[in-house]
Amino acid sequence: MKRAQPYDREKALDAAQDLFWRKGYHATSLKDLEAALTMKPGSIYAAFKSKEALFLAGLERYFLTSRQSVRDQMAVADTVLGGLADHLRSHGAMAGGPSGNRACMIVKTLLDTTAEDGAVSAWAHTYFEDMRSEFAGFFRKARENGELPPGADPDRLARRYQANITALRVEAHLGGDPAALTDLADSMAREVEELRNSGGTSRQ
Amino acid sequence: MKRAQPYDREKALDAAQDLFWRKGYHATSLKDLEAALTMKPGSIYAAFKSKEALFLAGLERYFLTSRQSVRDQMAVADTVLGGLADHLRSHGAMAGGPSGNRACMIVKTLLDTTAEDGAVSAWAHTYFEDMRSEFAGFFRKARENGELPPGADPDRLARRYQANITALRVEAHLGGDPAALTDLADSMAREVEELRNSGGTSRQ
DNA sequence: AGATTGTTTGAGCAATCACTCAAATGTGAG
DNA sequence: CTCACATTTGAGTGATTGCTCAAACAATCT
Repeated sequence: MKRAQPYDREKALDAAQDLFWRKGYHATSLKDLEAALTMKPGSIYAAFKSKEALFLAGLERYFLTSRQSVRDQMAVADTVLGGLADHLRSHGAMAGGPSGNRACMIVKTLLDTTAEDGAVSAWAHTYFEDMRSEFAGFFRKARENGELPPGADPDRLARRYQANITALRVEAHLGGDPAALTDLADSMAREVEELRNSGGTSRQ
Repeated sequence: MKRAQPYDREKALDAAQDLFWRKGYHATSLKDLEAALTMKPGSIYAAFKSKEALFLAGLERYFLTSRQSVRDQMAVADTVLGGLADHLRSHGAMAGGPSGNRACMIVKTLLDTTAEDGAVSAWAHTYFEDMRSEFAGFFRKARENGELPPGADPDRLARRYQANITALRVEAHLGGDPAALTDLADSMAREVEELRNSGGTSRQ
């Protein structure tokens, strides 16, 4: 039988994800991690093979959590477009919260990384595109629902939608006036809602 | 009389800016800089006090160039909103160019940095907000011109405009299909142009 | 040419980096 | 309790970090 592990793997991963999210991959040192996980280097390497592997585990966690959060929110939405609009608004409302003033970890990683960084860069790309597919799926559903005109392009709308979220989170990172962020999110949300009203002649 | 300097300060700054822009502050080492500037550590420190100071010089250069580029483009524009729209389109058209697949250096720095990074973070904030003021000035001019309704809020429009540029440059960083980027830029540009048509009853 | 002045050099500094491993520790089985 | 074994420990690895400085060098003076 396996012996109980004296350290809490989930807690450690949580702490690692949070630290990496805050400081970024390159700026986070093993000393920082030792402090955050309250583990000695040997334990860290026994539990998670390397700094890179630990980062990737944290990034995957972040991605899965983010995607689940959208899915949950969409599951309770009255309409697809309404759900997507509300998702934007909830990003705007995060200001002030515990991780409300942080840009998306995936985007942070993308910008902090070149092809030379190998797996880290590659996975960030993958997750970013997976999120885009997720959004595209919702827009496709909206088109099938009749919420969008038949000529609407889900991929294009998803790209635009994701761009808005990215920009919103960057703005949140700056930590300015929460009201301005809410306002920005709302203007993006209204844009999504108004896609419904653009008749079949729309360019979208 | 001052003796001619055996190294070209402008060229060195150019190389430093380019390298920092590409790899980011934390991921760039002095060894990288030595190679890029073809200068030995001693010379680098004699010419530019420190890695941080060199980075700040590069960032300032980037900011001044960017701002000048907007001003130049606006100076030859027929209308203010048209100029702003074209500026977005020219960002979209950069894909494939020498620095076409790079996010904005200021945004990269913002996301790569926390308050612990001191001056680097602070200056990135300053430049980012200076650019926003620049945009706000143009929107204000458009309002005075009658291109925008009297009730339009230049600061809000500027924030939205800057958010779009940020997102556009992040998308460019991913290096996907250039046509998709052009398309995204165009949809943002049309949004700006259509501000002109929204009558005095608009919420904007 | 020789003296003077300021620049470039690059070996090398202490500190830190990501990481390792033999020894100490704690747990469950017999 | 004793043994067997998995896990944790933390001092220590070589490499790299940002950075320094005495010495070599080059350009302009008298």
